[in-house]
Amino acid sequence: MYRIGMFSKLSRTTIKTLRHYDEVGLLIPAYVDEENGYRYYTTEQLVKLNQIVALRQMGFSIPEVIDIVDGRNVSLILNQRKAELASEQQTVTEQLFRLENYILKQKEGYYMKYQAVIKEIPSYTVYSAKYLVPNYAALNGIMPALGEKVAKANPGIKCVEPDYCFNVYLDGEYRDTDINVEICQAVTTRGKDGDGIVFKEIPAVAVVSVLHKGAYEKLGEAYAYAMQWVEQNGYKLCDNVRESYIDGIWNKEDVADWLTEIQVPVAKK
Amino acid sequence: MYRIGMFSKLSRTTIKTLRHYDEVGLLIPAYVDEENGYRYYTTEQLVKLNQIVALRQMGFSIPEVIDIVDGRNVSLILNQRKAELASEQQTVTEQLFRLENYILKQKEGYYMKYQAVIKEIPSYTVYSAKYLVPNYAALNGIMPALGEKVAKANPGIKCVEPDYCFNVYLDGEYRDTDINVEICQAVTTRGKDGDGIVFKEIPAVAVVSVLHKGAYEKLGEAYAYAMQWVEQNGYKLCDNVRESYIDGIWNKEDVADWLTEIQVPVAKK
DNA sequence: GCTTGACTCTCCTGTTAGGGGAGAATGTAA
DNA sequence: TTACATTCTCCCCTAACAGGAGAGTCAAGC
Repeated sequence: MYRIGMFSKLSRTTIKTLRHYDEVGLLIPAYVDEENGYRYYTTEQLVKLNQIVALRQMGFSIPEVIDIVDGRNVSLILNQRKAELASEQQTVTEQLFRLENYILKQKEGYYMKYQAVIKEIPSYTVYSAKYLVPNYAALNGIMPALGEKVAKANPGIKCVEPDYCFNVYLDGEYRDTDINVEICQAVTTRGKDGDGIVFKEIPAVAVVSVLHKGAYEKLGEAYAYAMQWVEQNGYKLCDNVRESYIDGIWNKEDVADWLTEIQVPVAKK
Repeated sequence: MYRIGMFSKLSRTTIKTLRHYDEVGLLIPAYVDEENGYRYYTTEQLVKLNQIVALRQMGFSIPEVIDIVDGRNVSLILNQRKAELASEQQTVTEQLFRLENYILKQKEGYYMKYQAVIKEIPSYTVYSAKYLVPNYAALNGIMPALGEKVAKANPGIKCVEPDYCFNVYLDGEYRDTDINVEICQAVTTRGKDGDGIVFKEIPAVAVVSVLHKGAYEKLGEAYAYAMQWVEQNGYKLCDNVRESYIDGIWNKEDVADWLTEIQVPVAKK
């Protein structure tokens, strides 16, 4: 029978840890002196502690270790941990990817105007309409007009709070004239289809989000950054890119204050 | 200016998180109403928050993010994190290795008699003596005799607490007769060399430790397990294996209670 | 003006696996 | 007997929030 200090040295485990294991019921001392509360351990417990330490070194939590040494759900817990480890491995690899990318951009003296973030966009009900517009400037007029038209056909219809409105460009290549665009506006309830307006559910999706500040002419840079990021970080495009308008002519006078979000729906490659 | 709920939705960040970032000074609201304490955020802050989220997604801590967005020690912090990630990656890979090994052993129905653990053994002062003994049984008599001899030549010499005494087998192969063995005993101070006894410092080392319970005849199984483990987990032997005696004939009558620790000094392959 | 429901505030506790330290009691060696 | 080592319990601390209590605030409808 060893007292805690000796047992601690034999097992190379701290006294704090041993007391903690006692408290949570993972390794209860073979004998506790009732008068002074001193804990006494046996060499049998050294063997058990060795098993415990082995399991802790594999990253099992204390409740899991308790279950394993008691023989409950052993293979379930083992396989669970295996899956966990695989996903941890993936997470770390991903972080490393992104960090290396970031460092690279830094070193190149690239002024870090853009920041890519991964977000989950939930599913929404939207109304959408497709247009062929002669140029980007013409878009400005279309959106309010569309809103009015829908409001007239569906009295009481409401946009979600906060507003979520985005454009999707349908052409197969970049164009600055004769642009095929679909305008989507998220609303709280479905309305009646008609006059080129269609209500639909858009499914939830993961997107890489890049915020762009300022005039729309330089949106291309944000796109370039976003798509490069997607590629370099091992994702792939899985749907049309969305342009979502946060601040614009309707609430900010100065063009420099306009804020647009590029959302690139992605999946793991 | 958005109130916290709206800003939370726009940025897909929880209110709790925003309040926390306010508290720790990472993202302080553009304006706080003095009467009611309401926080108000601007779209500028949406851009900043995007950068913050990007950095958090790379695994930086909040103090690190604060430094980075303020432009302090940027490349230092980035490289530090890169090194951290590399080591995390290694840790996870190692855990996965060990776990898979464990699962394999389990599936084979191998009764899990042994458990391997990695430990750091600190540096010790030891006296050591080399012998050629005819068989393992003869060892039993040698150790007490050696202890007495040293005590006579060095009055007042003391063993460390807890005792650390181990044998190293010097033959190049397994033998059960005419065994070359070195006996080492850790002591608190150096003494005088002589009569085949040498005092020396043994350096700190990482070992894979396996506990063996019972008679010495079956120690081979423990060795087998330990060496197999070393191999399968990507380590390599870097010094002679040590046999350390915890319980034995001197304090336990029943052979079944004897406890021996196999310590395999290892390095990463 | 009043009520209702949505929104926000601060403050407290809980999460993991122990670490650090205070203050008191106990054990052991000289 | 004195001095020092060891052990005990109890309390607070970690990182980055989450959950919830209880109270105050806001806008809309009646």
